Amino acid sequence: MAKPMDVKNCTNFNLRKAARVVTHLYDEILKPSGLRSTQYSLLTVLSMEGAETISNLAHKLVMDRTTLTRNLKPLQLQGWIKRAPGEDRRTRAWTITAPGRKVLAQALPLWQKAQKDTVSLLGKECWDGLLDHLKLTVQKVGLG
Amino acid sequence: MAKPMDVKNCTNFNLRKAARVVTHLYDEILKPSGLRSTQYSLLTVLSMEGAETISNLAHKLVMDRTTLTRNLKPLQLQGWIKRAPGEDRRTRAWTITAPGRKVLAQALPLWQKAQKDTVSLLGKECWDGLLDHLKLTVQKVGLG
DNA sequence: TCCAAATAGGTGTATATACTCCTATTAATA
DNA sequence: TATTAATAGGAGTATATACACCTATTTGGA
Repeated sequence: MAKPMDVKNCTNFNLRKAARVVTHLYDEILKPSGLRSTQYSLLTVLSMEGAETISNLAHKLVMDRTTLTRNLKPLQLQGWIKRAPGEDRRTRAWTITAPGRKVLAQALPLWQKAQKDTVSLLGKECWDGLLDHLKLTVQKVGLG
Repeated sequence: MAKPMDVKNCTNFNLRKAARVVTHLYDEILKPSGLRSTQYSLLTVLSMEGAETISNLAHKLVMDRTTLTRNLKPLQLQGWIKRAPGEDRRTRAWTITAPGRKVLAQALPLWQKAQKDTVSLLGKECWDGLLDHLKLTVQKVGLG
């Protein structure tokens, strides 16, 4: 029964704080793989889709196009993804490489551990609730 | 009843995505004040406490000490906060300035609107649930 | 007293995020 | 067809985040 106008109940502040805390946990566990948590997400999406344009990816990830440009760069430098000409002469098609799939395979059990640890810390019910609320937030706030 | 091992249920990914979406909403509404949402939070905390050291602030905000060093810089350059010698010769005491309080006063109704809009978009019940889950997450994951 | 450990803080570096402005290319239209 | 719209993408800039490593100061113990 939080009062919206108390600063300690700032939606954004609490979201960012929680993101800091959880990102720290995931990054720590993922560290042996050489992947940051955001990079793990990007690689995973690229491994599931075929070739993707930056704009498509940005839309799927609800992320700014130019953010993605910067985020893909370290992955490209590591040789985990590569850029090819797209159907259009405007577009580029990004795909995961064999080394990319390899590093992702190595990171998978670590990510699973991070996920499992989080569920353990929160309790299954609370974790389910958190996920539901986050997804709802993206849905309802994301298009506004 | 989400399955933890599906990538679309990655706690961190969903948290960061929601943070992006909500930060965008808050920043957009706060824009006329000249404050970003994170800066609004920092200024508010400084306006409520007296003089604070960086380490104290970092602990309260669950934020890395060095992150705070960088985050305070633009506020200092604008003259909204100032640094004074602390009790120790090691420490510095950060305080909000009169212009800082002024910009904060101007930002307050905007922040309130952002807060109100978010509650409207999510519905009161869902918003309450979100806040609860975020706070619980910081509590339970934050010390791990 | 003197030195090691703890505390407070900053810099260098790297990633994450996104806005504004820019070019290139395609599609739509007068 | 020539011009304009829309689309795809990048660069410059600024903030947000935090790790590793560094200096300065204080404190505790031998």
